[in-house]
Amino acid sequence: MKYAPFLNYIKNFVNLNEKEITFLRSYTNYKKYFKGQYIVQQGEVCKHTNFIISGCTENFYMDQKGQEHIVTFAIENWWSSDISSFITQKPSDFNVKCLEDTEIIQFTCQNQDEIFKNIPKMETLFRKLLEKALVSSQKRIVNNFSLSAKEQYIYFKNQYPNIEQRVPQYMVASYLGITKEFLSKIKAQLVKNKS
Amino acid sequence: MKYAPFLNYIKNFVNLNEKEITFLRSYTNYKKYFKGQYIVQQGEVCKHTNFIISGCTENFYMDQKGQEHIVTFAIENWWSSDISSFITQKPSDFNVKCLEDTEIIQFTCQNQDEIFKNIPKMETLFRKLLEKALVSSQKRIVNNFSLSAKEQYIYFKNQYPNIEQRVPQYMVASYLGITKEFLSKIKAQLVKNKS
DNA sequence: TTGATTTGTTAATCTAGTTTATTTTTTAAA
DNA sequence: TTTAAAAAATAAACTAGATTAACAAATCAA
Repeated sequence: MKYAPFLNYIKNFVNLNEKEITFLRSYTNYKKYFKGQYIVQQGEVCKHTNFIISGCTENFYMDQKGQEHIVTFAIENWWSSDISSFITQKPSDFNVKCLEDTEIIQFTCQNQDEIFKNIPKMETLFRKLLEKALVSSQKRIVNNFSLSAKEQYIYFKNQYPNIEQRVPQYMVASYLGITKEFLSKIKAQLVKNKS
Repeated sequence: MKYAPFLNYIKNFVNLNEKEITFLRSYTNYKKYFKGQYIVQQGEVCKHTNFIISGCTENFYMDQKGQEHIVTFAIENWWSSDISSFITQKPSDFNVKCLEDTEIIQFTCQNQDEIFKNIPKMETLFRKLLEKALVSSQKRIVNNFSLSAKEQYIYFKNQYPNIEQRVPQYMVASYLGITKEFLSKIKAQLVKNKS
């Protein structure tokens, strides 16, 4: 029963009755991607909001200078999409790519509206999720202001202890906004200071 | 009638009937601050969400190294508070300070819940505002990744053409995450290249 | 109208992080 | 098990932006 992890996640925040669960299931759908596949592609409209049941994704974009930058990683029990494109239904500036085989539950913009209309608790849940997402986005800006690259790397490791082992190091560097060479240097420094 | 700008703002997004407007008014209140006063102080709980009717505020914090960083400015028709502290009701990491005499409409966390319970349209509005805020916060992270300080300054001027004239230049530098000396250099370069 | 405080400029020196290039290690395919 | 490809490490030269310091304007209080 592939929906279980999704419903369990929801249960952490709100209690849904049988009817609501049935409704929710009929307005969402399950999808499986393989490693390397794209869930969203830069230039195309992001049609779905995606909840990750298993796997790992990266959200990245290519800038004018042709360089790729990873904006976020997402793993089990996280949401992954390009909100900007999703809410405006305009072409996305980002790619969402699977770094592992990935199973998701997804719903469209119209279905989201239907869900919120029929289950207001779900809109409250999403409002709260957005609040948290905004807080952590602001936190990242703040860290960017006041932490050195080394400090930001340590912060990243503490905050997302599960991710570093699952993705290559050069992607962590990209997420931190530094070069892979410099991250390598930082790690060498940290190893030296520990012993 | 001090509430007018607030109600006009709301009207751009949702239509409220007389009863709802009365309700909204009774669950919000008007406040006036003078230039230099703090609406929120670092270390204290942010008790209100604030809507600015007139004036200008800065949202800033002091880091461990004793340096101040401006996270956002806010002017007429913007919201200003520390969401993190507001939703958790824990001490704030930020200050909100008036850069001009400033009039606001504000409401507490409990009142917000009441408003959302009684006027679900308002929760929808806030969900959408949060979506937009998240998008622009992510945009800032993205700009940080891929733009030079000069490019970020130009972007800031285009996006917030009204703010630069209202705040001293060293505050713009702080918002951009650069030193006032470097911003001065950037401006000198821009002037040179134009002629 | 003057002095004091706040804001902005310029220039020299310094540093965190980049770039480029080469080498080593790990992973994965055949 | 070998080989190719991907990922990581190292090191030298380089640059965007910081720091320091000295000075110039602008604003403001009295």
